[in-house]
Amino acid sequence: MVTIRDVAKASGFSSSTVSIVLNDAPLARYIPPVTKTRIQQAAKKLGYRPNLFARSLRGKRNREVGVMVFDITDPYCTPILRGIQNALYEGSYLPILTDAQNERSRFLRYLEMLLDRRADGLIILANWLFVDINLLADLERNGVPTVMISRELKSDSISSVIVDNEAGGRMAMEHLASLGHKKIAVFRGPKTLGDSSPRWRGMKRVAQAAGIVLDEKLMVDLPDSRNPLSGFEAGLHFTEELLRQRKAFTALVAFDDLTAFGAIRAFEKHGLRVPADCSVVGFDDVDQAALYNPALTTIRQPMQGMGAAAVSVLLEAITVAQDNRSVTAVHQKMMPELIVRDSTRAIR
Amino acid sequence: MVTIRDVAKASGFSSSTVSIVLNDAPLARYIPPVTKTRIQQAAKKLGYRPNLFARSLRGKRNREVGVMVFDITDPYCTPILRGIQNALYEGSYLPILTDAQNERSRFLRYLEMLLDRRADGLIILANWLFVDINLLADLERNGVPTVMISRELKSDSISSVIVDNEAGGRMAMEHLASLGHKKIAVFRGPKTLGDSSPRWRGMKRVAQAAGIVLDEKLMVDLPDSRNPLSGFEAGLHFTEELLRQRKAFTALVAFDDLTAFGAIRAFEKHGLRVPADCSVVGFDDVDQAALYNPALTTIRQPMQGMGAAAVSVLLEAITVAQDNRSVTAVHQKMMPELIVRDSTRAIR
DNA sequence: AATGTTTTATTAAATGCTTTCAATAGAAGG
DNA sequence: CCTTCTATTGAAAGCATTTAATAAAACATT
Repeated sequence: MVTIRDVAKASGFSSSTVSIVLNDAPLARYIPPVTKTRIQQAAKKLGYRPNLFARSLRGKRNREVGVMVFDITDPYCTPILRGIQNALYEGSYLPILTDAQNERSRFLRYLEMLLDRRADGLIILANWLFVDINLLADLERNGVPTVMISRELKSDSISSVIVDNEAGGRMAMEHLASLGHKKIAVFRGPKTLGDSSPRWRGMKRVAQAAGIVLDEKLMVDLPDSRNPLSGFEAGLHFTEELLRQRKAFTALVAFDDLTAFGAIRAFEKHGLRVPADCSVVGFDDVDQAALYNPALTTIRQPMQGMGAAAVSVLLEAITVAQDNRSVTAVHQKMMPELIVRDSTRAIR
Repeated sequence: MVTIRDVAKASGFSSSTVSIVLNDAPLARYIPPVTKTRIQQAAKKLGYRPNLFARSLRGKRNREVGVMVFDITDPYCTPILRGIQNALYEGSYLPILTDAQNERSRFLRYLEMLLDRRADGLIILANWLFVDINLLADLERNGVPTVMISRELKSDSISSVIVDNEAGGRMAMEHLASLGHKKIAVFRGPKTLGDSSPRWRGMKRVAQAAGIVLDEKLMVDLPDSRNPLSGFEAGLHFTEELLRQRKAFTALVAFDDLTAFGAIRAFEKHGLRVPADCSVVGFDDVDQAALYNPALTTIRQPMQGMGAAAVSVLLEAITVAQDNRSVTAVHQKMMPELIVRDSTRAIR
């Protein structure tokens, strides 16, 4: 391994000078161009690459951020990861990915590992459950700049990036209303999930304004579950329940895309067609929504954008923290978008 | 930050002793239990966590491995990542995830970054294109233990973990044969992809043995593409082509699940039903295959298993390399599995 | 021309923290 | 009295960055 000393020797200057030149430190202003080029050439010729351990040891930062996912299997994660990745790349940061697999103990273990490694910052993709007070306190205590995606926070030390769930709820309901649907079933998310109630609120408002009466018998609260794919099971199960009840409805708003897929499966199973017999709206617009059969009408979360936003908030916080200025959390809410595909249709 | 010196001071021993005790180094054998407990207690009380930069600087290794994905958007990646993650966790390693987004330049840049960071090893998920000779040479040169997933390799410095594609091809064809299908269309993968030809070989063999004549007019070679989701587009497009030709067939083997989804969409579009009018078999068993409408019959790659296998090969190579023994590459081939769901049915 | 001040150019040494080797000293054993 | 263990430690090594210091050159002042 070629060290800075080797470059120093080869160029005929001291390692201090080499460091100053190669990092373009403030003192570099006093160093004449001849010296600079000579040093740069020597470094290049030897193929010098600074030892990042040594550098980090001295300078503190790391240029690594921890990305903590609760369940990488959730298709919702992928585009967000892409967004994070991409934005970090621009800033020459590298992500350390940890997948808690919905186990609290794993999450905590990983948190410890990341803190040990002095990650410069943390991005937490809280798409699923168990982000509670204790855990938040743990996070606040450690003093590392942190951004949480997909969970609304009021904390003034941890930033957050979320989608405007209420707007999403409105969009879904508006779309169905505009297609003339009156008898609409709704799968509300689990109560423990922060997303659930604002989405529902948005829907209720629009329904009311449009004079649609939401029959309580057609409203379903999905149960908690740790497994993201279980959204599918839930959608399947509760749709069948609804069909068994023989309560008529012409449209269904599912809590998310997976639930919508499950619902569609249930209809098919009972010989009903989507959208001919019932329209279905999802939420998220995971990659598979466009490929599903039928292609799913859904409310798109700007997932890549959310990932990128989280990174930009985080990098800002990191630089602020580096300067020892106090960090103030930022809470960002992003607009969803209605994506109309083939799973909804006007009532005939 | 509390350093080893603080612990030394607090416990009344030198930092050497502290280090020896806390790491349970060979010399710890001479240290009496009293001392040990005293040091451990001091460390615990102060909340001492060793500075990993300093440690890595001294000891070389890092306990980080680079995981290089060509396109994280590919649903094929997710379960493999899960497997990798999980296995690394057991070994207390952390993965640095890089997503090349199918751009060669990004891949190379990331490779550089990972080498700079002295990652202990590299896992490359070569699910898509452009792993060519030059790139392999680049990888061999750097001297870091490396495992490649999903690309057959003969190299004796880079290990590989792949699925037995030929067996997979056989399974797909056997399944259709057993259901009585005779007129079978096949979407072969792009020629540049290593997976394509063994799968095709497997199918051909079985077809021949079963006395099925594979009509060349029903064989399609998918074009190259950098975008994994484009498998869907390709499946859609070429199925429509086939339908337009009006050449009868009762079953279709798609190159992978996405292609199968596209094919199913095409059938639906033309008013044909799967499996009633045509059976469809996929390959991979991505998470969505079970959720698709209809649920997809497919050849499962043991993706989590492959990820785990790659890690175990890698960790072995890392320890060998650490001991300065020469590393010999391992090439592992794993068995796929036929998963029968609702997209295939016996010919009536 | 002599003196003082700034600017330019470079470096020695300190710092960050841990691990390991060689060394020391006392105790036990032969 | 000589070895061998046991118990502990000082110092070195690993590598880059930064501060304070030095020295020379340039400039200004009287």
